Amino acid sequence: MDNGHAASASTPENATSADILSQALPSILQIKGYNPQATETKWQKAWEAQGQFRTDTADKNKPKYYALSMFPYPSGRLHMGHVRNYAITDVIARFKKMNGFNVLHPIGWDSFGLPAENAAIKNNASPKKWTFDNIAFMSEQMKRMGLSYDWDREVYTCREDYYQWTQWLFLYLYDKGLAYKKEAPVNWCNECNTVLANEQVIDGRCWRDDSLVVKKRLNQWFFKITDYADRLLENLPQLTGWPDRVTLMQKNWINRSTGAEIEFSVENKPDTRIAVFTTRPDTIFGATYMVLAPEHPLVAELTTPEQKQAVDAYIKATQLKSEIERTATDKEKTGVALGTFTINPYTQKKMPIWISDYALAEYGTGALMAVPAHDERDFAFAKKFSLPIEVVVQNPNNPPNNPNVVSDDVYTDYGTLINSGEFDGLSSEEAKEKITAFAEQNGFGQARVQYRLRDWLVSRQRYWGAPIPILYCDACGAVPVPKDQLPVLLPEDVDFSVTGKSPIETSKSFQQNVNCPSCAKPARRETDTMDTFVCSSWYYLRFLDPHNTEKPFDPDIIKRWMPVDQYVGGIEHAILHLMYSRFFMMALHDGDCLGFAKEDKKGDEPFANLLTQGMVLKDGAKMSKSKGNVVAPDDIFNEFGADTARFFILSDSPPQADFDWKDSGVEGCFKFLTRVWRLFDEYFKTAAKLEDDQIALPAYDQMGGEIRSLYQLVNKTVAGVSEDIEKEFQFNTVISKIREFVNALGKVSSETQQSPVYTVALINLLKLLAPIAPHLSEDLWAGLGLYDEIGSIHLQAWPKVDVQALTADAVEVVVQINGKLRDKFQATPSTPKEELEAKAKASPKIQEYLAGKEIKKIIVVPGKLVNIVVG
RNA sequence: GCCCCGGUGGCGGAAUGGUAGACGCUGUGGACUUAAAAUCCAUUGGUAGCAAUAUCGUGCCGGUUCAAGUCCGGCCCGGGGCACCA
Repeated sequence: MDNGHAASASTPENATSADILSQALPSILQIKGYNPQATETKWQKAWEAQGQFRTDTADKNKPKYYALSMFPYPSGRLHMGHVRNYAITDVIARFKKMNGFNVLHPIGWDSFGLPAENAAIKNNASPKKWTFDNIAFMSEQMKRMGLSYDWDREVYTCREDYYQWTQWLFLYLYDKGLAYKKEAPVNWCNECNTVLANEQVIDGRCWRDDSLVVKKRLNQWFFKITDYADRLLENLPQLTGWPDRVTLMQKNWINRSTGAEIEFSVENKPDTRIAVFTTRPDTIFGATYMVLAPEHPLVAELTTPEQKQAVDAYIKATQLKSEIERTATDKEKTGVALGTFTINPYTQKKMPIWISDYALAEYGTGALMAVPAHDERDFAFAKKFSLPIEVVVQNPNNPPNNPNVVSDDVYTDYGTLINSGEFDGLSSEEAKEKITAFAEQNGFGQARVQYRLRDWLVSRQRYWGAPIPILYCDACGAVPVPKDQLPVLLPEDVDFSVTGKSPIETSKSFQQNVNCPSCAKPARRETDTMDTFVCSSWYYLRFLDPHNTEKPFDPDIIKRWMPVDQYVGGIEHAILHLMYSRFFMMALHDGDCLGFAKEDKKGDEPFANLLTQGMVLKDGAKMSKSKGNVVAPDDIFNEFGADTARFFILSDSPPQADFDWKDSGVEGCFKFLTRVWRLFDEYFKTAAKLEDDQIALPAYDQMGGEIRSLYQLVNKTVAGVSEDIEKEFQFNTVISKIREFVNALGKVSSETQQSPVYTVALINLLKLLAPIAPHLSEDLWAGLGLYDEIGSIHLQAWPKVDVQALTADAVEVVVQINGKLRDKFQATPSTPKEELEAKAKASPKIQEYLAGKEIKKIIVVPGKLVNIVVG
């Protein structure tokens, strides 16, 4: 998926991975033995030939596990962020497979979007070719990484066998009243020459190119995500497998406010009403003026002839401002009075009507009642334009009847009402209810919930996207293309050299033989295409049934496989993609498209668990071409192999944290894998080939000495590694445990090496290593003779823990005096408290410390410590 | 401004309230080698000491506890999200 900020498109050079493979290997590899390049190619071919990772979604014999990386935008070549993302998901997928799950691990291409079109404009070539070339290159790179994808399920959002169903989805939403066209102030990017969704504007700038976004009033297509605002919010606490910060970001983005909508009448205009939204109806007696957004539809009507010139000038000035200038919070307030007045329905006082850009057209009703005594923005505005300020909530820190407006310290908290007629003395909470009820009883208002979330603007004035399946007929207006006439094909006879309009408008074929489906008269096609986020927000469903030509997917398969068990990707999609996907899932569920029963909550949420991986940094900074600190994955594959790259990128940091790339770290990992290789190479010299991985071990109580402690270490390592993967995917500690294990294996005596325990240790080591370094472990597995006997290591069962061997024979017990470490001694884990205490006291060192002191208390933690408290 | 998340050696990072610094990177010394690379061994938080050892040490201040990196309160710093949302 495109993360926007890394979207600068790069064209791949003409290298293929075959060329890369044939390059001479650097000297570090010329040491005898481990040769990752040959090993990796060999096994990749073998796995592919066997179809080892193809998933039969109909197989019910095993529990299902759906592992998913956010699919990539084919920008040119993989970067380290991709490598990290795919390595994490691949280890999870392989681990789950070895643990008996039927694992689905698919991949595809989020392949519509602007970089392809920009490249096309630059080279006057086809975006399709650019995209497909990139996909060819990047899928080769993925294959070189040894990722366990089910390639049969590969989807391309830019291919008609996919976007046909994106169009179907549009029509589905249209039928449900969830897709509509309206004229509204929208975000416009001059660089991209298109509108943007609210979520794609970051700090007033375009998410893609950082240029300033301007507001334009345009007729555009929207998806009614606001219909789902409450459900999107209410479900968040149930997403326990998501990072808190992501659910929190979504909560803040939706931002639900409760309050009231209240209608104000206008002086001398008995038929005109202005509705305002307020979260503070309790302060309504302090409302002293009203502000409309400059775009408010009543502005013209409410402007007096005397004020018209000033008002028009203000509106014009507002339109010229960029979004960022307009919404800067530290900006001084501006505005113009319309010359007319509204009546406060509670005080019956006249309130002047103003326009100001601090009122937002898209929020609430586009109009607000201003209470300067209890709102900082209103206060600043009132001060500047000398408008009246009325205190109606007593600040508990001020003495009674000592209004707080003397200072600039506006009281915005709740309190007790004053100067509010019959509502005096009520708390703000009570007053909110009663004042709203009063409006309701008298027919001029009601309680209302308002969200900050806006409807999703999905039309784009660009070529390389899924055409919106709508026709325009002079007689019938906007008419949906009948579903059986999908896909509406993206035309190829377009001219990319035109400027100022979408290239799609230059196509002749696109508008040929287009007739209205209802009246059969000639019609025109909609030339806008859909936001690529539409394509990418339902792909996880298509992966389950990618070749279906009748439907987007089969509900029975969806029901069996959804939700995604583990989703892995960047935090930058916390709001955009993840919220859109949740919305689609809910909307499809409501139309019974997903096979789940209506009330089944499982039909609501697409991703049960989410892991947001950190960035890959180098020298403390994000890798970027301009900084010159980019490390190319191919270079690492060439020099050290994919296993080293995978092992390293999972090592130093937990997956959620940023990862600092260090060249010396990669080398260290390569050396480690070489050491593993040598460990086995030594073993192969003397050992016979194995027939299976069930080695006859002596009984545990017969084991002694080094063999016994080795057996304990094997089990401790298996238990620790399994736990670290199951819980939080802490691959960094997994790797340190594997390293400790290998360090210990390298130190055992040659007698112990003859023991079947040592063989079991080697077998388990390979299994623990298999998800992380799949090629090397498979190759050594084959070296043991096991590949020929029982097949690929990746199809074997994850090692089991022998629980009796988890308890160590001896432990070190710490002796503390007043919590400070003073001595240590050896004991068994089961040594009783009294004995530990006696042993501690008997220590000469401890006796020294105790000399002449009174023992007040002794705390004994069996198997751990003795703490002697002295006076 | 509001809301989150962090702060541990030279660096990345480990530590169910119970031996702070696992594992690795870097550095230093050594073995092997004609030499280098590779490999192996030792060492690597600060201070004092030849040493055993002592002492300080997880952003700062305080608290709870036999015991605090970990829990509580207050601050400082860094990062992120939202931000004129009525």
